[in-house]
Amino acid sequence: MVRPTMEDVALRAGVSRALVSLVMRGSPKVSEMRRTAVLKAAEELGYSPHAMARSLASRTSTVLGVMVSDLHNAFFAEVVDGIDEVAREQGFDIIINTGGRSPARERRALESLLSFRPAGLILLSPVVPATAIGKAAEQLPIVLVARSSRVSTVDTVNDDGEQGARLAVDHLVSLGHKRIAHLDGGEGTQAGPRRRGYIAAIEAHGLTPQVVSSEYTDAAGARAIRSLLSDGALPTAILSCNDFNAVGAISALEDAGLRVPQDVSVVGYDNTSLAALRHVSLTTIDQPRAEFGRLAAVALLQRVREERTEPVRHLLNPSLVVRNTTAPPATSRRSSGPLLSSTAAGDSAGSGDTTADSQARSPERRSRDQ
Amino acid sequence: MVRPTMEDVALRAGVSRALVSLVMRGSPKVSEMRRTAVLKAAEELGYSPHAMARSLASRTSTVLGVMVSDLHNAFFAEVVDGIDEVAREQGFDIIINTGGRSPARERRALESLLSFRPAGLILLSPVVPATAIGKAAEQLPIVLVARSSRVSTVDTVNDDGEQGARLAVDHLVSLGHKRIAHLDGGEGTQAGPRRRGYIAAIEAHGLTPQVVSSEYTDAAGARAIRSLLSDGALPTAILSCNDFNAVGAISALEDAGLRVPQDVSVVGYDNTSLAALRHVSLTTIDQPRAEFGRLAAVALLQRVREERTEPVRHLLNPSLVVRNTTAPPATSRRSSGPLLSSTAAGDSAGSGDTTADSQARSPERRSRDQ
DNA sequence: TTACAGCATTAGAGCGCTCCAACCAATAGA
DNA sequence: TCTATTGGTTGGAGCGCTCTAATGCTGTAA
Repeated sequence: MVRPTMEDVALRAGVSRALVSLVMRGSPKVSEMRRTAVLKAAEELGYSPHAMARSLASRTSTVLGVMVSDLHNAFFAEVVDGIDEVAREQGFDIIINTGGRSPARERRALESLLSFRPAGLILLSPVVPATAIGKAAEQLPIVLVARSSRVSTVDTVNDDGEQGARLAVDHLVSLGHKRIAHLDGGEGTQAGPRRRGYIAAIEAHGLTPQVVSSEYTDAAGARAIRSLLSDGALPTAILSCNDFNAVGAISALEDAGLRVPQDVSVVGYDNTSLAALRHVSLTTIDQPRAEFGRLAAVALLQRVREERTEPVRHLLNPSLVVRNTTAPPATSRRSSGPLLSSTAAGDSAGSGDTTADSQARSPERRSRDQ
Repeated sequence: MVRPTMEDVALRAGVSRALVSLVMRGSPKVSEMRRTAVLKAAEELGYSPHAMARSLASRTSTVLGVMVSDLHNAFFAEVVDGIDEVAREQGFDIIINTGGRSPARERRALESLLSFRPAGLILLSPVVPATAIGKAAEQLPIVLVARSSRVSTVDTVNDDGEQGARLAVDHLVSLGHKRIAHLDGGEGTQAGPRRRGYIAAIEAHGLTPQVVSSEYTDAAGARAIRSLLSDGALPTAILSCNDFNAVGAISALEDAGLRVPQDVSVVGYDNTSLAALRHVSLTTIDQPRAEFGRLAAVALLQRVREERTEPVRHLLNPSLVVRNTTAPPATSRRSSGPLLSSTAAGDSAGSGDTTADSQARSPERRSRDQ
């Protein structure tokens, strides 16, 4: 249970501690003979460097802290993948902590992360107040993902929710829909831009917006549909604030004897793994999640290396993924239009996405910096 | 960008560094006067202790490392919640790292975690070879979740997959099913116990097992159903190896014009959030995930405090959650039996679970140690 | 020969903290 | 009176490492 130290390795290799240190850090100014001797001794003792002692002595850190507001949401997992990829490339390690969507717990997580004195911090959709972020930003570089900030020392990476909503509306309009409602995300992150984008796009097409108050859950989506049904105000197409909401809406529609997409089209938002399930096969808006992570890591490392001082505000383009929950409206139907579960046969792993999906996954995503 | 040290606080409060240290650690042997003076100075300077220096000096750590094999799987998020709960209670912090289901990356994650010299490590369903775990176990206490081990210094927490499968089979048999197939999880973790439990339970009822080779994905579930259909070997009930597989199976059944549960009943395994969606409403087997986390943390802390040296092997009882994908078989049907989407109305957040579900969520879960 | 590079190597200070032994009243006991 | 005892406080060593400046050791030029 006791790990060997640099001293032990030095003794065994017959050199000084400082020399071992140089070898461990891959310094070029070590003779090949000594280097192999040291590495051999280290190997034999099972030595591995003590990261904390190292960072204490060097007053630098090769650790990036990542605060994930909600581990239950697979959205963040892909962002972390992107962060990890870049960090590893650049010789940095990441440590993760979670806030469980509670400001108090998140604050604690932040404090804990800070106590390791990482080189920088990436916060994924944090719910702590802006002042807390500002205070932390005085101590180390911080990048925010899926949350905006006005602090000039903080970089941000977001998706363009307005554009995403516009893509969805354009898709539905091009199918022939004229009555398109939006199930709104209320106070949820990014709900604002999505709502604004929806309204702007609807009006750009000369149509009338219909915003129904809802939330980011499947139960809320179902509730919203039931209220539309009881008001007799059901449109021919629905743009939900996210995928969960959309799935709830679909359930409520089917419960009421309506078919999706024959009677009503539904579009989600986020392209979660849920949407890709063949049982669901939801038309939705994809965000380049891994790219979020990569850009966040790159931005953070620039700050860490003091290569940049002006803030960077990445606003990424979402893309439309057409699956089986959208079709022309019933009145204007001819014969075409994908049906739910119409792609029965075929052994491919794919879930019947159209080409828009492969586009969604293409790497050459543009990023609009401003 | 430069944080104050204990020295700064001591200077400002007019005391020694050692006294500040005592205050920071909440020692009782400090006069009230000095204590408030120190806390005031710390507050004014925005001081917070340097976790790494502390752990270096004290040769102890209040950090528990958690290696999550796959962040994309919400299963682990709930386990982490359980760990976090206990750790926080006991004054420990956790840091998380992820292995992305790749042995190489996982190994790196392990190495990174180890370099922080945490008090102990919890590995969630690790895929690294047993030898790597054994080697790490020589350096610090380790607890494995959702993976077994024979190493006597390693504790484990698992669910009783055999019992879970038995619960599912018993449920289906009690509904009147006689032909029940198992879509097998192949090489996947825990697939073995589930398969064994299925076979044992089927034979205990005097029936004939029918194991269909499959995997832990929805595409694989659909594929398995199609092969059953083309062989003309479709049973009246399916026990899938997990929820994703079950959802894929349901899709394929519906694609073939069969109704679930009227024509075929389907049971999943894991009770993921997916299963609880009203659109899916899958009958499944629930594992007490948060309890996994809690027990793992408790076991680890016992080792950390050297309160125990014999290994502990928790084997938790899973429970059945009845939703809307199981019903009596078509031939023996009378009138009862829940139908898919039969619980249309009602604004509750619930998803139409029967009482078995509330039982599933009850806290008084037994744990069978051996 | 001496001087001086140039390179590999090392001693030693110090990173921010904890911990131990020592210290210093102030009080209690003999 | 002197000696313990107690509670609060402090200096200093040291955790495992990095970093700077200094050291020794060639080889080459003067």
